[in-house]
Amino acid sequence: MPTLESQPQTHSADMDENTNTDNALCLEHQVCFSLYSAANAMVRAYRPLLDKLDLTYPQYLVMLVLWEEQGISVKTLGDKLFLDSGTLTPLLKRLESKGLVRRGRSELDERVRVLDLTPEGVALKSQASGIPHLMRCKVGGELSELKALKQLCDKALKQLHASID
Amino acid sequence: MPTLESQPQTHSADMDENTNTDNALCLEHQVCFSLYSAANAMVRAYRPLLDKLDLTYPQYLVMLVLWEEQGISVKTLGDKLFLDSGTLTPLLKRLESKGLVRRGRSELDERVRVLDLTPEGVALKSQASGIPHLMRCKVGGELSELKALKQLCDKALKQLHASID
DNA sequence: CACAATTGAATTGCTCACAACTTAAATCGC
DNA sequence: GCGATTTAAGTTGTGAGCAATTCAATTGTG
Repeated sequence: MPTLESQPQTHSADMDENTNTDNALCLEHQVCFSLYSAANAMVRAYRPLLDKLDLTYPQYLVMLVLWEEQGISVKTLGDKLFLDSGTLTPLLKRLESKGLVRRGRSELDERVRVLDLTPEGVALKSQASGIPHLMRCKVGGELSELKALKQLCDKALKQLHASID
Repeated sequence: MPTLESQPQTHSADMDENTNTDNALCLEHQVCFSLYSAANAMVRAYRPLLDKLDLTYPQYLVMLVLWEEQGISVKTLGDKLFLDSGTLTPLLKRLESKGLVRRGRSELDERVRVLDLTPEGVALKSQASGIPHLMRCKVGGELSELKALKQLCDKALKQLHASID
């Protein structure tokens, strides 16, 4: 598998430039575009369900993490969700202003925010319990297909993280 | 060390509730989250390549469509990209201000914008010709896997569009 | 023909994503 | 110990996405 530094040769080797370039471009474009469109559609499909909880999809992701484990830092949360403080800080402030999250400070390290749920934040979990099933219905498809989709997305994500340049 | 990124079945959100609901929730959540994270990572991976063309990924998508077919309306473009005028109008204005796109008016229907490329917009295509190969290297994986990923994304997208409620 | 309904774009307002930068606190090297 | 470096979080600015709304042009219906 050629890596980035060895790319121009293979490409110019097979002439009839238009056809090959266009085919490669086309397939590639369609994979990324399909991913992009499906992700947008997924977030859109969550909206009517999450509106009832007054949450956005990224906010819902944060709540999922905090329903599992409280007392984590913004950094840890960001590592789990692949989001940075520039995204999370304002999002967490919104969750705080809704009364769902507390943004404390670590006593061992004054830089660190310690994230906890309020009783209201904890209580919201039961209201969210029906969402996965509703989304499962919306997405449809066989379980095996969803597993395959997840696995392929995870593999692509891992590969994209590995090729940071 | 539980993380959201790479958990198969063993890691359920919480074991204190109904097992079926949690498993369903967990799997479902992870599919959507994987999709969301992979799409974000994909856009991020495009950035250094597209920076050279002074394009964002959504702008690149618009250019791909216009490199194929000019003279289309905002509506037609939106149907192809699954984006609405609220997203496309400001984006197209940015492409226009960069001198890549012309936003004319249809003479048959004064409501309709007719989108065309400037010579600079057309010329940019050759500069973009290497991008698909570079992205192909970044994403990695077998061709069959990418085809499967695309097919599963397309199926999910179609299903999500079908279940508009 | 008139006028109600529909349609294509644009606008407004809100919330991500993220690069680039800043600030303050902790840690490292010597 | 102490300056240099690293790290955690926050800030700023730009560009999506999209719901809701507006407006004008077109179409449909009587």
